[in-house]
Formats: sequence, structure tokens, C-alpha cells
Amino acid sequence: MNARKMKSPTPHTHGDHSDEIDAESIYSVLKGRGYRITAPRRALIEALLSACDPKNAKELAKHTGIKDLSTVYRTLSELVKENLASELADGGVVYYEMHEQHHDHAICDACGTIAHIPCSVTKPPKTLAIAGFTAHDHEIIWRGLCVKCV
Amino acid sequence: MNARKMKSPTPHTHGDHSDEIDAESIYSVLKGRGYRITAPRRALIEALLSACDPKNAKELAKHTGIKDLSTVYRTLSELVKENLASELADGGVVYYEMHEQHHDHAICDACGTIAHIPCSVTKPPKTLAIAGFTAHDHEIIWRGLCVKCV
DNA sequence: TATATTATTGCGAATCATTTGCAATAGTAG
DNA sequence: CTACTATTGCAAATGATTCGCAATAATATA
Repeated sequence: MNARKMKSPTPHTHGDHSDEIDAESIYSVLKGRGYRITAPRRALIEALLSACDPKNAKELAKHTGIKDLSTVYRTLSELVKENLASELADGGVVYYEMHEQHHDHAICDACGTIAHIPCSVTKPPKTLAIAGFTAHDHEIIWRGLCVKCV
Repeated sequence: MNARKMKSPTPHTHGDHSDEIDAESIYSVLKGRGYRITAPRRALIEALLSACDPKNAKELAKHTGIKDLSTVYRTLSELVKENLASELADGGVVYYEMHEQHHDHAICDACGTIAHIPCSVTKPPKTLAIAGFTAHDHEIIWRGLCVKCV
């Protein structure tokens, strides 16, 4: 079985990641979807869970000690595809983070600091449904100045 | 004068781009901030304004006929730095679009379609201020399934 | 617990994305 | 029209990401 070619069998709802999530429960989710729990996956998931900020592939490789970047990229793609992690762009670079407790981001234009903000949206607007979309997740990025750079 | 090294003299507010914006008014904003209005800049800005979806650097190069990718990247960075355009990540790739009428995005997990949704947020949550942030802009990305892929 | 099955890793190399330095060009103010 | 200098375009360097494939290791099952 090649987990990369599987479609997730279970529908994801916003509620999926509204609570605290630890590494073990992520492993069992992945296992239930046909993935094997390997050392690199453990390392990456734990690194992402313990990170206080979104990280890019290179930072994660260094932090986990995984020497092979292609493994990092492959694993990150899997996590995103399985709706366990999300990606965000800043300065032309892509960053990744796990979907722990759901939260928004605030990025400072001046110093680049990325802060986590409690989620401020409870449900999708009616305009989403009008456009024919069914949402299972969302992300909000606030851009402005942090307290040090005002 | 090197416009790339200038800091924008005017503060940006959410209201900056809540109305329709045409190419000419963008040119005058840039001019007022020390940039020269050149052929590649016109082409890129017009391409972005007329695009119905966010585009990446390669697509923009092809569509504008600009043969030099470094010019495309430089110009996109300027637009983002001047808060005239914004970037968003999908599938590990960075996409750009102008800040016209403010709107949100819905990205289909299955087919990748990016739809524009009327903006559903009017003001920053109090939690942003508590974190010490002053926001001038925001973006929301809804992830789910479009009408064709449900 | 041993074995078969096959998903995943790790590597090297290929490909694609992005940045940099610099001489030539072309906006803009005066 | 002229002088000043920001910007372009190019070539080359760098960095990011993907691919193919043999070796390895995680699971299910006996």
C-alpha cells in the first residue's frame, strides 16, 4: 500500500483540530490512513509540534537532524495533504506548522516576527456557500507592526 | 534615489484598498514613494490587476512577455513591500495578487481552484491588540472542496 | 516470533526557483 | 535638453524542490 496515493477516507471538519493534539494521536491518525510511523516522521512531527513559530524545510531539517531534504519535503507534503499541517507564505518563502489548537497569525512588516493569535472566526461566511465551497479549515494572516516596531 | 531602500512614508490602513483601484492610481502611489514608472512595472501591475486568480512569478513572466525573471521577482517584492500586493502559499508555491477590492480566498483541496470570496472580516479582533499588534491588512484562506469536487 | 510484503528512506542527480553583480538603458527633475 | 541615478537585462551563482531507484525497515499475518 502506498499511502501517498491514498485519499483520506475521513472527512475533515473545522473541529478536527480545535483541541490540543499530541504526537501520539497524530501517529494514530496517520496509521489509520495507511501511513507507517517512521523515525523521520516522528522527528518532523515532534519538531513541528514543539515549534513556537512556523518553520520552513531547511530549518526543520537542521532542527530534526534529518540529513535528507527530500524526506523533509515529502513528509511536509503528506502532512499538508492529510490536513494535519498547513503552509503559509512570507517573504516569498513557504513555512509549515501543525494544526494544533487552531489559531491565526500576525506578521510584523518591519521585523518579520510571526505571532500566534487566538482564532477569531467561528464559522464560514454565507458567501463561501454561495460560491459553492465547503470548507473544512481556514487560516487568517494579519499584517502590520508588532509592539516593538510600532 | 534608490526606491528599494526607501521606507514607505505613509502609513497603510485597511481602508487603503477597500475600494476599486486602477493601474493609474497605483502608478501615482509608486511615483509618490520614489519609484519610476517603467514598462515592466506597468505590464506586471496591469497583468495582476486583470488576473482573476493569484499568479506566480513564472506565469506572470509568460503573460506579460517580460523575458527576464529577475525583473519579475524584483517587482513583485517591491509591490509586496509597498503593501500593494500580497502573497499566498499553495502546494509549496508562492502566488501573488494585487490588493484591489479586499477579498478572501477559497482553495479546493481536490482540484486546486482558487476562488475569490467577499471579505468577511470588518475589524481586527481584540486579541490582536492584546498581542501588541497594529494591523493594516489581513488575508483569509478557506480550505475545502469546490462545487465540482464535493 | 519469524516471514513476506511493500511503504519509506537516503542518495545522487536533475530540475526548477530565486538572487546577485554589473554594464547598458531609460525615467524624471530641473 | 541635460544630468542624475533608478532600473533593466543578462549571465552566472545560489538555493529550493523533485525524481528514480536500490537498500532498508515498518506492519500484518501466520
